[in-house]
Amino acid sequence: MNLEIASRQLEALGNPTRLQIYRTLVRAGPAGLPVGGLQERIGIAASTLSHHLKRLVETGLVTQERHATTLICRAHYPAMNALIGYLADECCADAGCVTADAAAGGVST
Amino acid sequence: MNLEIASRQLEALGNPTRLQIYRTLVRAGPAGLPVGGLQERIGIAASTLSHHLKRLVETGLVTQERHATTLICRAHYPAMNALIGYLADECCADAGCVTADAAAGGVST
DNA sequence: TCCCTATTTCGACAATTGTCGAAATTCAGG
DNA sequence: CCTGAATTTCGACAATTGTCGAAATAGGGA
Repeated sequence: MNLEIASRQLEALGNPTRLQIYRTLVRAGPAGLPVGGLQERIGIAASTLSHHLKRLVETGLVTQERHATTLICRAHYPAMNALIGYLADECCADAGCVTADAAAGGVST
Repeated sequence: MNLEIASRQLEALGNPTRLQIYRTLVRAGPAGLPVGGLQERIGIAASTLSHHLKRLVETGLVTQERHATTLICRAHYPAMNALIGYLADECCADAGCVTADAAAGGVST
């Protein structure tokens, strides 16, 4: 993970529509969602969705799997974990930011 | 933390120049860096730096403190922690993404 | 083979972004 | 009050983005 990749992934998530897409995929769980289902839930033009989805796939944050004509999309957790790791590293490498009351896992102790 | 705030912060970090600015501030530690020092290290026009810095301050990722004519900039860790918490939450809320070999703390076990 | 459904590609468009240099502003010191 | 240094604001510019509808493509089933 380097600055260029990280910034590209952050940029991908930094658009409200794309973050919503990603969020929806996470909520959908391991089963994932077809592009059409995603479109129903989010309510944007299919072409727009396809455009955003391509960005998320290119950055590795989302994976796709064909089932006949249907494309199943899934959040790709390892990529997110690597990104979070990079951010945590950038944030905590030199400084002791133990003020983390926001982290889910409770890293302190 | 909601989707709108998160996406704005992610977008702020999603530009290579701004991520580099943030990274430099983190590396500078709690003492922070004046805008001029930042400019020397990064090598962009002062106006461009000011523009990016404003974005980072607006989103709460960076704080500034005046010392006479000098503006000291610092990475604001709580904001980053909240953002990481949001991402981790979005990623892990419903799914068991224990594949985290990238997280700094080692959440598994 | 022909059709139907799911998805992508193709223009097109307004809006935003990233960058710069020049000018304006702010603030302390003499 | 004037000077000098630090930073921001002001245009300006090309480049990218986000969005849409229409047309093209892909892939299976009758």
